[in-house]
Order: sequence, then C-alpha cells, then structure tokens
Amino acid sequence: MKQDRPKISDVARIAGVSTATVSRVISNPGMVSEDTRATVQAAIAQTGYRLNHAARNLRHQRTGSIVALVPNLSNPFFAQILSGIASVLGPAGYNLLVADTHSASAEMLLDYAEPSRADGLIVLDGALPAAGLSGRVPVVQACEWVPGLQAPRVKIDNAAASALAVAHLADLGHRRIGHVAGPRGNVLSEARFKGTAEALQARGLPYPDQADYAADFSLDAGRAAASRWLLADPGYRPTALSFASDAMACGFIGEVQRHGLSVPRDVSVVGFDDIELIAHISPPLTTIRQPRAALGRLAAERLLAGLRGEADMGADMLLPVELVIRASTAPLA
Amino acid sequence: MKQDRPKISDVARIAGVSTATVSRVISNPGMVSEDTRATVQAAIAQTGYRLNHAARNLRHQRTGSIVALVPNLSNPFFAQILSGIASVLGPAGYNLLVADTHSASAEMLLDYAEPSRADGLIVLDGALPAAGLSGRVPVVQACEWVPGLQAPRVKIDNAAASALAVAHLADLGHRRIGHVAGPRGNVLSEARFKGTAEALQARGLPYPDQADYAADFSLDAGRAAASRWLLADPGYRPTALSFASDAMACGFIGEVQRHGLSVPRDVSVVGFDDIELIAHISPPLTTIRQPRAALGRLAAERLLAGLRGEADMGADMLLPVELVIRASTAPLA
DNA sequence: TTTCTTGTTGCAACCGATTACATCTCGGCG
DNA sequence: CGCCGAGATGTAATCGGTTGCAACAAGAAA
Repeated sequence: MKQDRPKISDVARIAGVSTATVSRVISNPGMVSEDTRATVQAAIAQTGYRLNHAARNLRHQRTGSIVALVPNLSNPFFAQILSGIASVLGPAGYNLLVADTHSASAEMLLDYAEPSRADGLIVLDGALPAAGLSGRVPVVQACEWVPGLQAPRVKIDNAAASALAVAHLADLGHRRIGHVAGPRGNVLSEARFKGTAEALQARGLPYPDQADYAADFSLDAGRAAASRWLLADPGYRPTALSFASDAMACGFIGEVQRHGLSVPRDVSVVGFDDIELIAHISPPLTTIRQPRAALGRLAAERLLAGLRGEADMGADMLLPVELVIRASTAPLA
Repeated sequence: MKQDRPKISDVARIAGVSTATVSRVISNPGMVSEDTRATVQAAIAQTGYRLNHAARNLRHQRTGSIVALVPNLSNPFFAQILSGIASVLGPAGYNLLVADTHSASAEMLLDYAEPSRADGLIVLDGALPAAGLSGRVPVVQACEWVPGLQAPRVKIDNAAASALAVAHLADLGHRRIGHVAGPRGNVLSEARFKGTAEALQARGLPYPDQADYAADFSLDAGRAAASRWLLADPGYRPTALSFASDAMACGFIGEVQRHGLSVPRDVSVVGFDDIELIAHISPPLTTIRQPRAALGRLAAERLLAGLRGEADMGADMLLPVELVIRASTAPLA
C-alpha cells in the first residue's frame, strides 16, 4: 500500500500519458482531446490525486494568497473589515493570510511583503514603517494608512465625518463642543481631530489648537476622558463631545452616569463607527456610521484589479459615512 | 540593471561559493566556517537577497501556515479567538490563513486541508462535514466541534456553563426558567440547551423537552424570541431566561423594554459569552464568561504540539467558565 | 501526390532552494 | 611517513508541477 500522496507522474503512468498532458487536463482542459481528458480524469479519481500547491506556486511565481496586516485582531472593527475582504478574495481564488502586527516582529512583517509569500498586501495599520512595504508586492491601504506610503487608499472621509458630528451638535445649539481624540500619532486620531477643529472654526465656534488625546480607542480611554471632563469647571467645559470611537463614547457615558450625571441632559455625546450593540446601550448612541464591510470589499477588489494589471493603482477612494441620530444627543438645555 | 530578484545562485556566485554553502549559512550557520559565513552574509546584504518560500516549502514538504476555518469572520467572538490563535502562531513561525466557511465553496474548503496548503487546521465551525477534514493534516477543533470528527477539542464545558446560569436563576427564587437556544443543529445550541434542561431537571424544576430555537445567535433572533415571550400568558411564561449568546439577550431586552416592561423587574436575563460592551448596556448583562483568547491560544498550542509530534493528540480540553453577575438578574418578585 | 494547417501529445528544461553523498584538507597519532 | 577522522565545501539529485518547443497525425488545399 502506497502511503505517499500520488503525484502527477503517478496519474500519468496510470492514464498512459505524459505528465504534461495530466497537467493540461487540470489547468487547461480545452487543450486536450475529449478521450484523453476522460482517461486522465478517471486516473485522477482513481488515485485520489490532489495538486501540490507549493510546486505550482514555485513554477508560477505566485502564491495565491493576500496578506492583511491588522493592528489588532481582537478588535471587532477590524474583524468586519476582514470579513469584507474575505468575501471578495475567496471567490476570486485567493487565500487570506492574516497577520496581527502586534504579535509579529518587524522582520516577520517584512517577510509578509515578499512575493514568495503573498501576491498582495492590504495594510490596515497606519503605524507601520513605509519603507519595506513598498516596491515588493502590490499594496492597498484600507481604513488607516501609512503616511508616505505610495499605495492606493480606501477609506472614509474622516474630515467630512467629523464635520457631520460637529454640524449635528451645533444644530442642537451647542457652542462649547469638545472632541476626544484617539491615541496620539494615529492617523485616524489626527484626521478626526483636525476635521473637528476645522469644522468648529468654520462655524465660528471655539476650537482647540491641541487635541485631547486618549491612550487608545478603548472603553477605558473613554472612562479616563470622563474623569478629566468631570474635573473641569461646569461653566466652561464642553456641553457636547464627539469621540474618535464608539467604545470611548461608551466608556465616557458609563463613567459620567456613575457620577450621577445624565446623558444627554448634562452632556451630549457622539461616537464614531456605529459598532453593533451601540444602539442598545443606555442611552442609544448617536454616532457616525462607517461602511466596514464595504471598506474591506473595495480594498480587496482594488487589490485584485491591481494584480490583474487593470487598475490605475493611483487614485484614493473615499467612502461616504452617515450620521446616525439616536438618543445620546439633545438640544442644549 | 537586473530587475529580477536575486536567487541563491546569484549570492553564491558573488560570494565565490556554492549554493549549498549559501543555503547552509541561511539555515544552518554552525556548519559553515566563520570566514565563509561572513563572506556569504556580505553577499546576501549586497544583493538584497531574500529567500523564496515557495521553493523552500516545496523541498521541505511543509507550508509554514495554519488554516483557521471560521464560520463568520465578522462576528467579534471569533475575532477574539483568532487573536489568541495568532498570538501563538506568529512567534512560533507560522502564518495564519483565515477562511470564512460562508464565503468559500466546499471544494475550496477541502483544499484548505491539503498538506501542500497548510501544515495544520483549526476548525471553529461545527457545521462542516467531518469527511474530508480528517486524515490529511493535523486538526484541532476549537470552541465548536464537528460531530464524528476525530480530532482533539478545545472548548468550554457547555453543560457546566448552562448549569451555572440555571443555578444562579434558581438561587434567585425563579421556578419557571426558560432557555432560548441558538440555531437548530448547531452543536453549541444543542449542548447548551441540553445542559440547561438537565440542570433544571436535576433541581426538580420544569424543563422543556424541546428547545426554543432561534434563527441564529444574533440580536434580531433575540428580538424575535422576545416577541414570542411577550405573547405568552404572563402567568405561565418564564420569569427568567438564559440565552445562548449575549447578542440574543441584548435583542431580547431591547424588545421587552420597548413594550414597557423592565429587566430585571419583569424578567431576569442571563447571556452567554461576556462580549465587550455588554457591561454597558442597560441593565448591565449578567452572563457566562468564556475565555476566548485562551481558547484560541490553547487550540494553537495544541496543534503546534501535534505538529512537533509531541502531544497525545487524543484528549479533549475543557476550559473553565465563569458566571459574571451584573444587573439583568434579580430575585423573583 | 505534395504541402500546409490544425490539433494533440511528449520531451525535457525549468521554478529556487535543500541535502545526501562525495571530496578535499589538515592535524593528530601510530 | 602513512593512515584516520573531523570539519568544510562542492556536486548533483530532488521536491512536484508547468510549458516552450518539437514531433506527429490527419484533413484540407493545391
């Protein structure tokens, strides 16, 4: 009993043809006569032959897989983008290789950009070094982006999104509108802070020249922001706040409520992302909705187009966002 | 100017040695003399040589990657398990290939179990066919499992977990305790329903012989369950309910509240999973906490041990769960 | 009948690294 | 002085498909 997996030469021997013909039956059936094809297919079935991908990839100089570099896999936000990516890659015959940039060394990350590892790269982490990512395999940036990296970006219009939040709060009569930014240095933090500041300025409202940075985008960071806000003079502190993430907004609300204040009576809150469940907290959170799955899908499609050599891999792509008004915002009392 | 990537023979030529020596410098430096090693390393640096993984994999008959078969990538629950998996695989030198079983055909899924594609398989989807997964590469099942598939399982004790919920509600004085199960046929749904029924029976409480199946584990399914519950006779319907997921519990609470009832005054609710944010809804949800990241980590470690040929890839592994008491449960009025 | 297509198929050279085996050198030892 | 062993390095087969090119057959055109 042969324990080894059958190889193409085994099939060829049984079918009485050359390995070339077997190979053609597999990858280019039209080139082989009907009779031969049937014989070979029978031999394939009989032996239970399965193609060796490593061998094919070596010869074809491709891998059939796309790497996604994710800053934090456990963040549901990224999971949904990945889901969008996978939904495009799978049907197109590509594998999705996921690398958590936090649990991988710089050397390993470099390795992911190797043509012998992946055919393309989707970067979801804006904190990576631009050098090393470029010039090896086609790259697309999604959601976040790496400053200085020449690769198409599929993202939302963060400035416009911030402006939406500001407009909503201003329309409700708020004049002292604050913004709690994400972690310092993060491209999204900066873009959203900048967008908020500019929107405030455009309306003649007071705006900060320095962002109120949080440690990260987490619940705890929102809680910390609440502590700062609670300490401030009620006569001067913002009556409305926009946050760089829903999680932060949640943390803020929880902490504020714990101190006996009420949202939106004492302070209006706008989140960012529209993650699941956010509609079910108390009060349901007003937020900016990002098209997460679409972001992933479009990034993947963009990359595939690039691999086919079709696309103008130059232009960026801005997806629309949407203000979802729930109950965490109210007119200024 | 050579556009091609340098290969090992280019390095060899420049260093004035054979390809064998270059190969040794890369993968077995101790075998090469100090001088030669330095020369070769200089040549590698000079050419910017990078190893071709496809070639090495072909020769080594391994791929360096592990596939995770996930039923639904956009579900944050799985994202956190994946995170645990990635945190182990990365440092061990393995890639994580993620396949969404929903957006892949059966043929593609079979392909993932090919030795030429992956060195091992982590199954997170209990609805896959057992045939085709077995006997090709080492497999570990995590969280969910495939009935009939002979592969070690890393999971929680679903029966014990259900019993925890029942005990909690019974201790609060509830006698009519219900359970809303996940989708019919899902291994977790069945296990949790069975565990709940047995726990009820053991306490002499009325128990259903048929599960109250939901369409899936989602918020909407919980909402639908609420509609059913609201229609039932208040004198007979359960005064407390446990759910097969937090999302369902949330949906239920939201719908019940919309009808002017209050949780936990009118009905106590226990969720399952302890996903993020669940502590911030109103009321904060009492639930069963699953060690998600640990599940992923252990599954990955198990698989790696199997790949090294170390482990008794036979025994299953049960992780402990924990009852987290918050405010959605209260003594029977 | 000869020549030219068109369609099938086989031969053998790849893809790029790894490694068993052979070879060579040099020091130690009888 | 010759033999042996250890260490370093080269030679070439190998992993398993793919594909350019050649060969060949059969039918069409001349």
